[in-house]
Amino acid sequence: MQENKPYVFVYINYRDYLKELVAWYKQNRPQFSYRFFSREAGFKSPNFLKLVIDAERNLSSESIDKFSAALKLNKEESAFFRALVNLNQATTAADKKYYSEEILKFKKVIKLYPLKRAQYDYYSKWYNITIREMIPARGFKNDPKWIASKLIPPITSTEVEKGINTLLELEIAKVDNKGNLIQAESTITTGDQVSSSAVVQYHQTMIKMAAESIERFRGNEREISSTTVALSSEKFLQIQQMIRDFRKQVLAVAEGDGAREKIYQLNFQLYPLTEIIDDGEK
DNA sequence: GACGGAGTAACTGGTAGAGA
DNA sequence: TCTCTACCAGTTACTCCGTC
Repeated sequence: MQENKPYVFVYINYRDYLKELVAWYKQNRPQFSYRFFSREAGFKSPNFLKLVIDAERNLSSESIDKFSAALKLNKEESAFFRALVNLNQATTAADKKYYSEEILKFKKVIKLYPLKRAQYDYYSKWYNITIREMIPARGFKNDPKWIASKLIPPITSTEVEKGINTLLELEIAKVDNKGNLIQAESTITTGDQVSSSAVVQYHQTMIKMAAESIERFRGNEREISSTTVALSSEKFLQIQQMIRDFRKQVLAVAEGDGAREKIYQLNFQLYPLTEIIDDGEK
């Protein structure tokens, strides 16, 4: 017999939670079945739970309540379960951002995953990554006011302070015995939907800033170009690989640059402008 | 083989969006 | 504003399987 019933706050995907809960119930309560759950929850459909677990159905607002009641979740667990369902079923970046932030407010989540907030902040605020890249640059000063004055567009010194705290919390920067801020080697996981939502925000911000850079900088200070081409699926994959290889080359060049005068942002975007044109019809 | 419980495929009805 | 269409949450009806 498995000891602990799956704990909702541990999960970042409600379908995984339901799947493991079903496994637990089947092991611990012989009378449990999808049909049994439907009766408990007030659904006429005997397999509704399975359809939800298999991602063939989403949960409506009303069915979230029915599920919470059947699962005997308390008030806080029900609220978290609702936020989780909303996050997992969100279709727009704005909704994902909203529900990610909702999830990060739960005390149980903060206690279980103390670094989750910092991970989210690291990617959702563009300047955190920039500040980390500034650290090894020649002439860098561990002074929030000075750092704020160097960033384009400018941010406040309070935001810089928060950013540095995030880097320290995640141990991707540290203070040496002389009081200097130095880069540290550490990895940040981005696999779950909360962190992924922050990464999406990061990409959106950087693409937006690229658009703003056209007016913000003179032509000799930036490099902006774009090309529209017709491609087969095969050639698309080839170009995708070329971009990945080029990105590695850029990182290698940057790695070997001892001067590091400025921090630059290099974006790559390759995306379709049409559906498949030749669908086989004449 | 009758019965009941399990899972699943096919169906229904409501709704939102697109186009006339 | 009306009609058509597509999508999706939830239902119905079917088959399968174990038990008596």
